Amino acid sequence: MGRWEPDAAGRLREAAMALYAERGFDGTTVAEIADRAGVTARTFFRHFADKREVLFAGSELLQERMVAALAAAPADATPMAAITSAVLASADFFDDIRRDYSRRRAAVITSTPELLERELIKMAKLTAALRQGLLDRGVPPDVAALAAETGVGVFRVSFERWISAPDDVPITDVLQATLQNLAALTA
Amino acid sequence: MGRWEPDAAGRLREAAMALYAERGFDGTTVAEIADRAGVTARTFFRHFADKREVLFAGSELLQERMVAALAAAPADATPMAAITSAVLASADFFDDIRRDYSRRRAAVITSTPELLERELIKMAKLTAALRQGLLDRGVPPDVAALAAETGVGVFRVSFERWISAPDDVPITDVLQATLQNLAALTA
DNA sequence: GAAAGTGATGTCATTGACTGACATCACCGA
DNA sequence: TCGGTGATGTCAGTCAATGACATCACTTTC
Repeated sequence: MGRWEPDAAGRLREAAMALYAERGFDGTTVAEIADRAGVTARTFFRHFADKREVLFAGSELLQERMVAALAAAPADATPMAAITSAVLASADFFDDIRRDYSRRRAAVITSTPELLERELIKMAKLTAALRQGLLDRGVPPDVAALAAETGVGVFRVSFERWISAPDDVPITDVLQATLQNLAALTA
Repeated sequence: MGRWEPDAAGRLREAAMALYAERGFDGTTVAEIADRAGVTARTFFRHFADKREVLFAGSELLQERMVAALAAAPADATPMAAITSAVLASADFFDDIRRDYSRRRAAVITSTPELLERELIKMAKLTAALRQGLLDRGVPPDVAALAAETGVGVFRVSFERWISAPDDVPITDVLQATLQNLAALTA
């Protein structure tokens, strides 16, 4: 066994979620989170840039996967088909184990302006990354921007529906349903 | 003359912009801003909720005007026509006097993540307000959401172009050009 | 016209987010 | 065995943000 328990970042994430859900974001201090995770506040800030970031730490990974799926789409796929595969790739992230976590996380975020701000910028970054991914595929700028915007829109709507759906509904189903709605709208 | 110089909020705004532009957002303390404005830091927080808000005060007024223009559109105007008048109403806000201020402000915001977050949430609020305004006009929910999103998009693109345009180009012209581009796109 | 508000500000004290500098010590590779 | 290396602790400090209370020109009221 090492000198310290492993996965300090993971423990900090769980501790933060539990405390934010219990006492609210403002009612929780970093020192309390660190305490519960068995580390010091200084260590918290070595793992997360600030008190908000602890709830958004996996979002770069989600973005990377979606961008990877975008790049992996066949070269002759239409922009919409490529974006679709990126959107569907997001499902890998939200297995059933994470649904409960996602629910509590969403509840905290929507009730805390500071966290809403952070969420918006994460979505903006995701949009920018997808747009760049489309540009790399040779999609014209205007189409790329619109498709990226649309893809993130689909993801957001789907995610929101998924966390309020019954437990036996997989996120993949919701994503596909939303994509079909979109197709129907623009048909 | 009163006990204190009038318009403390205005002085704080100007002081903040000058210092943010000169030393950057992080390199400026609230105490310094207050000092330059001839008040104390405590007074700064009586006028602005936090250090970021000093750059965004006034955005509620912009929102109010756009929503008012939306409501003032003829009852039989199409959703797009109503949104168009709301977008054009934003021009009242950005007379030529404000162009320079807007430029410096935009430079500071785009180079400061914390301020970008705040800007995103202001735009989100504007979008929500316009959507509600459309709903109040009896526009169907789906159309309202899309039209609001589009209207804010036009505003953003136009604003960005305006601040990088020559000094003799009025924002109204840019707004109208962008609206025409949009019409051409969807034609 | 004196007394009693009122409102914007100052002063003081405190909490808590965040940072820099330096120490510690299990582990790992030469 | 020994000198890194990396994750953590410790400590001191800055600064954003807030609450409690004081001040005092100006206004209202009787």
